[in-house]
Formats: sequence, structure tokens, C-alpha cells
Amino acid sequence: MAKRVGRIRDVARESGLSIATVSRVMNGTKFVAPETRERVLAACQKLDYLPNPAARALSTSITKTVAAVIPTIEHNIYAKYITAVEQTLSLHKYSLVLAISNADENEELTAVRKLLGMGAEAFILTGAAHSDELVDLLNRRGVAHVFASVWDPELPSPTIGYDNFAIAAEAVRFLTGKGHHRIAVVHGAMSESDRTRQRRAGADSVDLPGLAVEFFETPLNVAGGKAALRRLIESETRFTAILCLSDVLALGCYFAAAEAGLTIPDDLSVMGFDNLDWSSELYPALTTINLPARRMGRLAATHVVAHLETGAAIEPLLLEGQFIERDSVREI
Amino acid sequence: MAKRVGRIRDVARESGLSIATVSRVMNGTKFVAPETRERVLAACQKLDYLPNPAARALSTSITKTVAAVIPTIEHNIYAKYITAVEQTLSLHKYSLVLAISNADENEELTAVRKLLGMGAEAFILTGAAHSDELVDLLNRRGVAHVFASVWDPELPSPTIGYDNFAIAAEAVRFLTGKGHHRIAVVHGAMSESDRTRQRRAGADSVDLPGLAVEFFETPLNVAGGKAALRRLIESETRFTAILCLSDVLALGCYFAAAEAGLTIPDDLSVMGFDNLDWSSELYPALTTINLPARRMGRLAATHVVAHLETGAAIEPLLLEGQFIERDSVREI
DNA sequence: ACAGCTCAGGAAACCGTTTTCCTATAACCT
DNA sequence: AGGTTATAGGAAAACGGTTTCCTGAGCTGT
Repeated sequence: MAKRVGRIRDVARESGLSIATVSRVMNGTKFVAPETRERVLAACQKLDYLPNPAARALSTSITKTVAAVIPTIEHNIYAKYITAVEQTLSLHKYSLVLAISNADENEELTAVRKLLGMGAEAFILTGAAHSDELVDLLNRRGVAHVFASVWDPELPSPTIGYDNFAIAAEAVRFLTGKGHHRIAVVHGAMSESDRTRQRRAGADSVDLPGLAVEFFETPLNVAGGKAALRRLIESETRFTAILCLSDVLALGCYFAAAEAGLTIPDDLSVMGFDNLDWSSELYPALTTINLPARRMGRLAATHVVAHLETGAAIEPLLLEGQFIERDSVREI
Repeated sequence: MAKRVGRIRDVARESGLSIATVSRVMNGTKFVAPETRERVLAACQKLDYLPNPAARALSTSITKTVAAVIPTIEHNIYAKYITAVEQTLSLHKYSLVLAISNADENEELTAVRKLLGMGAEAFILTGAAHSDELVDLLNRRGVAHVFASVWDPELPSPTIGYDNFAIAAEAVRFLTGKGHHRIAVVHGAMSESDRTRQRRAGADSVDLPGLAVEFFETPLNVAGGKAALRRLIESETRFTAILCLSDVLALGCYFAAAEAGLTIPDDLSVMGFDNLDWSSELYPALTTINLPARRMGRLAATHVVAHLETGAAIEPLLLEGQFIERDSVREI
């Protein structure tokens, strides 16, 4: 359906110059007399000319395209991060090709194959758990990639993200510091996210006398948070604090607590993870850990672009989580 | 940094055949003797060959790429819709290039230029308000496009979406049917969305004796919803119902109502718009209007692909909103 | 006045596919 | 057996740019 569109030779003919000159004007690669330049530009304007990207890519093997694969964008933390990636790439005149893997390694592999076959020059992947074949494929072809949302300097591929293990451990210690010793940790499906696994392991790693930490796995959404709270109310242990490994789950806990007639933080302290926009608007305002998702996206994109343009290696980058103490955790 | 990668002629040499044959095997365009086919496949395997997308695109002028431009993905309704677009395109072996416009016509135009220069074969745009130059550009180049999230059969470009005006009007009528005659309509920035403008106009179009509808513009997030509720409590009019033109605003209203000691729906009825996942989890469960965002994404993608593959025209498509009556609106 | 430079701009090779012809061989028919 | 027809596979021409050479004109310096 696409109309026959102006090609470089039409511009050359129109301006009475050679295609070489036109190309040089388009790319500014070499000095061209100002008057000649004007003629070319005028012709481009007139013919509504836009260089054919495929031809250009074939000739230069530069596509200015970066791919990102992400488990979902429906969780706000990913949306923030991807938005930052897109904005940053855009700034550097790169385009973002997005694939959604539904947290499935096979879908991810398929997506990467497709994106590779589309000309993506680099990949931003989420998490550190990927099929061997995927990493292999990327390495064999020498395609740059970063794992975002995780930080693990031991990995052969560069990672830009948080130390999920350490932050979760710190969160538990924070709660014990407030006098909580029976803590429920509510988290999403372990099978869907290595970061959840890391956080859970981190929470589990804290070893203090008298400390009891129990885990509740639940779907990663508000309904899941509600269900988890109901379950843990019915459990034998009388928890004094809940650590939700995502603010979304914390929101569910708030709702379920209201329904159960429990007051936060008097009857139960709740702590979140992510610091989503609305977490400060809850009543009581949610104590949580800010993950700089936007900054992470920006950094991942910046480093990938720098690598593509200058060949600079992509170094692992640790981003700090930041404790935001508000009103949902009380000292006991 | 990209490694020198196997090309078709390497495969041809390796298998002792011509590049034409290799190409035919790769594309299955013509019968090739099974045994020959095997030889080619083996060589591909061995050399880890993947056709160069730029060369292919240049030769066929097919990029299998569709672009979507969206104001934000941080609002869940857009995330759902884009997810569906991506999944559907993926199914048809297309890739999604995503650009985020921040609801700014200039950014949008810049993005479209970039995407066009990247080889996007079609565009899925959001809303019907775009700079003239953008539409012009697309038309001059004969690039297919759809406007999603709106429905307006009068427009020269096909639209797939809802009749925002009608749905909002219906929502007001729904509330009056419940006996509400002083209704506050809370909505996001008019300047950022033609759909908001349409909805507001729709709500404003209802003309019944004794009906008073007032509008409250506020940032489109939870904090905005809270702020709006505070404002309308202080207004002179004693509203009995609030129509939030997005569930996110409704959530803010819930929070602010709790803080103000108002009970929903006894003191105040609240109605949402969007039917986000968690709206059923609120207490009281939110009465809202389901917008089939996922279905819209799927349809937009399907039609665009059909157009690209068969040349079928893209017809305007009206999707119905669906009233979900729950517990946040009471009869008075 | 002429060698030596600089510099604008052109010719043509090249990027890696697809696809159109075209040829050679095998199969089929009478 | 000889002519006709399929059919597998090859040679080469696109596709639309970029880039490497190269040429010729205009300066500069002595």
C-alpha cells in the first residue's frame, strides 16, 4: 500500500547533482558548498524525501534500534523503567523495540530471535534468569546486552539494578529494629521472577534469635495481596508486621485489613517495596523502599548507547534502594 | 562490536549450492529437493546463520514492523492496551516499536518521523488529536495508520475505540437514574487528552431538569483524585455523587473520603471509569465502566496486520463500554 | 608561470538479500 | 527413440543507500 516514495536518485536528478553529494548532505559527512547544500535540501523538501532505512542499514550496518524484553508492563514499576528507557533512547535518536515475555523463558527466547532478525543492535533484558540458549545466542552473535533490575557483578553479562537480596534482608532488619519478631513476607510467584526469589532468599537470610519469618506466595496484584493477608490472619502465628515485596501487594493488604477490622499500624505494621506513586497517598502513608526504576532505565539505555557508539564496555552498576519511612510501621 | 556474522554466501559455499537456493530454502518460496534442503539447513545450523534483516527489507520492502505511539504507559489502561498490541503483533511475527509522546503533539510528530525513518510499515496512534503535519506526513507517504481509543467514523483516518462522549453521557444518566442530581465530574488534564475532552463534553451534554453537573480538573493520578475530592467537599454544592473519568481518580477519592470521615456510598456515591484490575477489590467495590482495552489493542493490531498482508481497508470499529455495577453508588 | 595543494563533487564498488530469467537434467508421452 | 514438459538449481539484476577512490578546478607560493 505504501506509495512509491522519493529515492536518493530522484533527489539527485531534481537537484542536478550526484547521489554521492545528496548522501553527504543528508549525513553531513563531508564538506559540501553551502549553495550546493541548499539545492539538495530544497530538492529533498520538494520530493518529501526520507532515506530508506533498510538501504542505509544494509550499507552501514547501523539500525539505531535497541530491544527491550520485559515480563509485563502492566506492573507500574516496569512501566516506569521502560518509559525511562524509551525516553533516553529517543534522546539519542534510537528506537525502542519492545517485547513482552510474560515471564516465560521460552517466549523470551522466541522474542529475542525475532528481534535479532529485525536488526536490534543491543538488548536490555529484565532479571538475570534467562535460558542458556538465549545468552549463548547473544554471545555468539556478539550482540551487546544488559540485564536490568538485578545486580550481580559475578555474572558474565553486565547487570544494572538493585541488590534485591541485600535490600530485602535490610528490610527485615529494619522491622526487627522496630521490635517486630514475627514477620510475614508476602511475595509474588517465585516461578515468575528471579528477583522475587532473591528477595525472598534475602529476607530468609536474616538470622536473629527469636525471629520468625514466614513466607506467603500469592499472585502479584491487589487481589493477591488481599488473599495473602486473609491467609496470614488465619495462620497460627500472630504476626506483628508484614513485609510486602511489592507495593501492589501492600495495597491489597490495606484493603483486606480494613475489611477484617484491623488498623494499620496499630494492629499490624505493613511495609512495601517499590515506592509507587500512590504509596504516599495511602492512609496511613506506606513505609516502603524506593527502587529508582526510572533512573535504572535511564542508566541502562545510556550505557547501551555509549557502548554502541564508542565501544565502551558496559560495567555492572549497583543502584541503592532507599528506605522511605512513613506511617505504616510502628515501633513495638 | 557485533561479530562478523555468517552471510548467505557462506551458507551457499558451505553447502556447495547457490545463494538463490539458500534463499529459497530460508523462505520456502519454491520447491527445493528435500535432500538439498537438508544440506542447506545443516549449513545454516553450522554457521549459525540468520538472514540480514536490512538486506531482506531492502529487497522486499517489508520490515514486519508496526509502530505505536502512546501518551504514557504508566497509566494501566494504556499498558493493557499496548500489551495486547504487542502480543497480537508477535503472533503474526511482527515487531512493535514503541514511542511515548507524553501527550505532546510535537513530541509525537518527532517520534513518528523517527519511526518512519526506521521503517515502520504502519502506525497505531492514540486518540484523534494529532498535529496536521503528522497526518499529512502519513498520508503523503501512504503509510497505514489507525487511531485507537476513540471512535469517530467521520474522520478520514480509521478509528478503533470507544465513543467516549456517549459513554460519559450514559454514566451521568445512570447516576441520575439512581436519584443523583448534584454530580461532580472529576477528570484529568483536558490539554493532555482529547478523550478526556470528549468525555467531559459527553457528561456536559446531559440536560435534565434539576440536574447540576460540575467539573473538577485535576492531575490524572491518585494524589489528583484526593485533591479533587477535597476541593469538591469544600465547594458550595452538596454533591451526592462523583463521577471519576478514571478509576485512578476514584481511588484517590476513596482515600480522601476516608480521611474526611465520609463513607462511600452512604455519604457520597463514587463511580469510576476504566475498570482496572483492582477496582473490584476496593471497599466498597467500585461501580465503574469497563473499557475493553485489551480487546481494542488486539483488534487494532489484527486489522493493521490484515491491511498490511492483504490490503484490506481498515474500517472504523466501535467498542462498547460496559457498566459494572458494584457497591459504590447507592440509590437515593 | 608552474608545481603542489586543497577541496567540491562524481563514478562506481559494495552492503546481503530476493527474485527473475534461464539452463540442464529427468520424466513422460506417443 | 525423439520430442515435450516439469522441475531443480544457478547467474545476475535489482533494492537504495554509503563510501572509497578519483578528477578537475581554483589557490598558493616561489
